[in-house]
Amino acid sequence: MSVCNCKSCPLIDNGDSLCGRLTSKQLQEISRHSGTFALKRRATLDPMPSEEGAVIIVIDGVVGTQNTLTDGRQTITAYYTRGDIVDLRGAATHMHAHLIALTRAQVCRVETAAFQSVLESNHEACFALTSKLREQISLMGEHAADLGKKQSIERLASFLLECHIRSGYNDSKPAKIAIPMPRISLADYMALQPETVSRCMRQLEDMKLIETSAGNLVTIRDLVRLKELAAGGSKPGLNGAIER
Amino acid sequence: MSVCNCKSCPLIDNGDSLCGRLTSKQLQEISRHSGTFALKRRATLDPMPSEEGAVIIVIDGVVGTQNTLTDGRQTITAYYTRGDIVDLRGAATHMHAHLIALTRAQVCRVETAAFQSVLESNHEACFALTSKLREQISLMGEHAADLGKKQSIERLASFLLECHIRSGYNDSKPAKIAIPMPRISLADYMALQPETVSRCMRQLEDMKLIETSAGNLVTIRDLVRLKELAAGGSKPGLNGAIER
DNA sequence: CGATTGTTTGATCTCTCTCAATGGGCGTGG
DNA sequence: CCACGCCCATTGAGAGAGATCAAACAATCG
Repeated sequence: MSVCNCKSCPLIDNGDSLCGRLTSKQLQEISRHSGTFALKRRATLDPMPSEEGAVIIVIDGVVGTQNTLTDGRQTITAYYTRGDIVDLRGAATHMHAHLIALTRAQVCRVETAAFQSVLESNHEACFALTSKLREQISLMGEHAADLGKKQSIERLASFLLECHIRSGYNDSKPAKIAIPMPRISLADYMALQPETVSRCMRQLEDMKLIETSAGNLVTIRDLVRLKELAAGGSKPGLNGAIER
Repeated sequence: MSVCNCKSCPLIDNGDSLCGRLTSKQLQEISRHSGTFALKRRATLDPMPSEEGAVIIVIDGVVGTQNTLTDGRQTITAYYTRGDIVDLRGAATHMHAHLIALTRAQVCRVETAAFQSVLESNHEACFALTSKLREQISLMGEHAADLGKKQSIERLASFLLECHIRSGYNDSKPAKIAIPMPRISLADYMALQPETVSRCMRQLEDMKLIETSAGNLVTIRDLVRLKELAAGGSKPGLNGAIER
């Protein structure tokens, strides 16, 4: 961990983000009560400087919240990328999840009290936060729907669409997206086994919906059919699935 | 739908809640831009008076957000009870879920603009909201963990614990909780089939962890073992499960 | 009181997990 | 810079948990 120097943080350039809305004075205040962490993949971050939790802001890379069962089964319940805010104020108590880096990552941890005091004096920042939180709730709702009654291939289709949206794409043109985490974490996020992810990815390729290339890159070839599949439309079968 | 009269709303008595922190003048303002709805079970509520969504506050009963796949499979991604706030401002666009009453319910719908303007003039209310939102994120995280890699009986154990907490219990004494929704909705919430819910409920009874009684009431007989089970501890087997 | 909706039990099927083994890629350390 | 080792990805064969189907019963609502 090193002391934050917010003024040189890449996030403050974005006027839409929370950090981008802070005054120079507030940035100074935050700087004094925060620190950046460089995390290697699989490294965990203790979000509690004291007992009341903290606020984590992702500067670079991808981090996730992970739950582990007693026999080792693991689930990643959410993932966060550049600019995302993980508000863990007060979450210290009965939280079963912990933060883990899904790729090499860099995060900023802000103490609860300092964060709170900035919010109190800055309406804009407060609204930016609630907006972020609403966005997260919406994403988590979609994710719960994915984990719910969808089959593995539908789930994967949904995941690709989630990536598509979170990458900032909107149109229907072929888009190249980067899977933000390795297969094994993707499996934990989608509540599948890595083997199943691999098989379904291949199926999606065979169905001509996507095209994979090196470096975790995936090209979406048919966004419409991918959406149909994610919505439960055409069932798994590759060529002429048998409907009852 | 009928026009709101916030002054007579049962929610404003609770000083911790958002509504309870509003000034008399703000309550008047809200009253003019909100309405209450009485919903029968399974009735859906269109959260959009216009295009920019709205804020829904649950006055009584239980409502949930439901996603339906093209072939009829259904998932309930979250449920809300008295005092809970469903902030759907701006969610109108690409939201696949819709609101549905899981029991007979009464809700209040506040227009986006009015809600926003009150937040701008009332810090306390704004913080109450973010606190609620954080709580929801935390709950949804736990729920995602439940849907993830847990087996059906572990999932049900988790659900009972969620009810336990959301009912306001804290101690380890035998507690009687009310399942807030019918089995069929519970199945949709836990991503199981009603048949499976029924079978697992019986198993939990056979294991002496719970006791069911009429009217959706469940008594938790052994909170500790229930927690162990929910955390993946003792595997499904009733008497001496075989671990590898 | 009838009709619809919800709950429970039993038998069978299937999708996904599990287990096992191989190959590739990346980072680490010499 | 290269070689080693670890982690990750992929493929195949087999097993099991939960879904599905079917049917009877209970409860709720109008």
